[in-house]
Amino acid sequence: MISVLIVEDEEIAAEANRRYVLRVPGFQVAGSARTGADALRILRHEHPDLILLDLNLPDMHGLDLARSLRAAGNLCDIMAITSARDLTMVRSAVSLGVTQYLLKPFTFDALRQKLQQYKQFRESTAGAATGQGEVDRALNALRAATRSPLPKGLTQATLEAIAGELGRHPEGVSAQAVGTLIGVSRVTARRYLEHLAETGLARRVPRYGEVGRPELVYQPEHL
Amino acid sequence: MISVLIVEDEEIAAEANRRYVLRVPGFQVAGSARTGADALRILRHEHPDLILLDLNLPDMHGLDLARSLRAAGNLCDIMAITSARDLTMVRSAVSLGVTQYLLKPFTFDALRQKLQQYKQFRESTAGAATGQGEVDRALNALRAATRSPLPKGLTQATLEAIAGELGRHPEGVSAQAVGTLIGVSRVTARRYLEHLAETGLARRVPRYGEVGRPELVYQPEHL
DNA sequence: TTCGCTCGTGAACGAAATGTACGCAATGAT
DNA sequence: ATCATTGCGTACATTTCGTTCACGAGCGAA
Repeated sequence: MISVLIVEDEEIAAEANRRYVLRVPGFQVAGSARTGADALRILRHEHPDLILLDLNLPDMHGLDLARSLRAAGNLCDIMAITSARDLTMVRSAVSLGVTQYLLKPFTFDALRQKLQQYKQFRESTAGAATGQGEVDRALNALRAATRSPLPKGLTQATLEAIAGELGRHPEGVSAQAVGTLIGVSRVTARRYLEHLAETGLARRVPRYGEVGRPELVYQPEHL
Repeated sequence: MISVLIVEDEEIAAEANRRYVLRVPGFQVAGSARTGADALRILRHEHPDLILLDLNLPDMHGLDLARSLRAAGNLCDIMAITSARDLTMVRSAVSLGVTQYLLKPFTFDALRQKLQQYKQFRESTAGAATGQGEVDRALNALRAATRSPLPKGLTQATLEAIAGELGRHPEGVSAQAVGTLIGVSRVTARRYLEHLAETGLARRVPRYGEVGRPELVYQPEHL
């Protein structure tokens, strides 16, 4: 479980954030602070994995809180929440190690996506890297998957069919098998399965056969 | 022009980095430091946009230098350079606002790509955002997908499986044993183990038996 | 209707990743 | 030296992947 500290001055927003976080599987709420001083006090004895930090606090700016933490050697991850549209603020935040940046007002889906990206980032930084590629992939986990429109060449109906079939095979299925089951070609099935893998909803795992090139099976990723 | 401070203890590497940076359009070199203390002294009167920071410094760790900077309110951007394959180090670096992470040894193309990504990030954080989409786009510039050029005939997934199994046997394993444990043939295991040996992540050591040709065991190489 | 355009699909074709098989290399024993 | 033994290294057969390109459906304009 990833424990989250919520720092938000408005009572109603704080409660909403708390409920939101609890709705995402794998996350729990470690505590809640109303001011920067409050947060610092809590962090003296609590050690959450992530801080959901509203930058607009009554006693100090959120980034000042972040700097205090870094100066004290606290490397806790931070997700910034603000209504400020200033992009130079984003740069300052990145410098202080803010991993995610969310603009108010946001929907539950937006927060969930950011939390899931963060979770994937944590999981991908578990072991050791064999090369630059793995480092890049770990950092890319934090990348925002612009989920807005479907990529060219893909249909919502086909996507739902493929995703539905994928969900029926927790142990994994090959593109060939999905295609046959749905009634489309392997090529088409592969296109949609690749899309699902891109957006983190499927995992690609090679399955080694008796002989020949291994088969690539897709496993549904329940986040 | 984006000015870059180079922090690297080895004279030859520092000079190479300097030449590399100068070859990328839009970048200039603000100075060069051999130690962490040296860098801190330079940064008292110089204000570069970016620090090319070797994490392995003689007097302190590169990330300690980063923390000192953040504690002092210096939000200068940092690109980390290291030969350590430890992915938890990547997480610490991200927490301290390291925007790019480059593994040694790297080619000019690799550094150029990272510098250009950084430049694009700066340019995309110039004005104000109209929505979450623009914030995501700006952050994505830093983490743009990079193809990891694995040699032909090798797969990322299999490589990770083999490398993972290798790490579980500090005393060394034969290709035959790794293959059996992973579920691939000895030949395939050998291909990947040889690749790991080529890239310096494994060592090849013969193990002499009672009789017959000695067995070749691979030991994980921790840098 | 007919033309022209776009978009989703699938057949076909190299290319890629793996296993099998076999010759040969490296060691100990005689 | 020569032989027995064991495992390495490589050619090639095998299977699947990934990409390219043509086809047909749908839609808007003339």
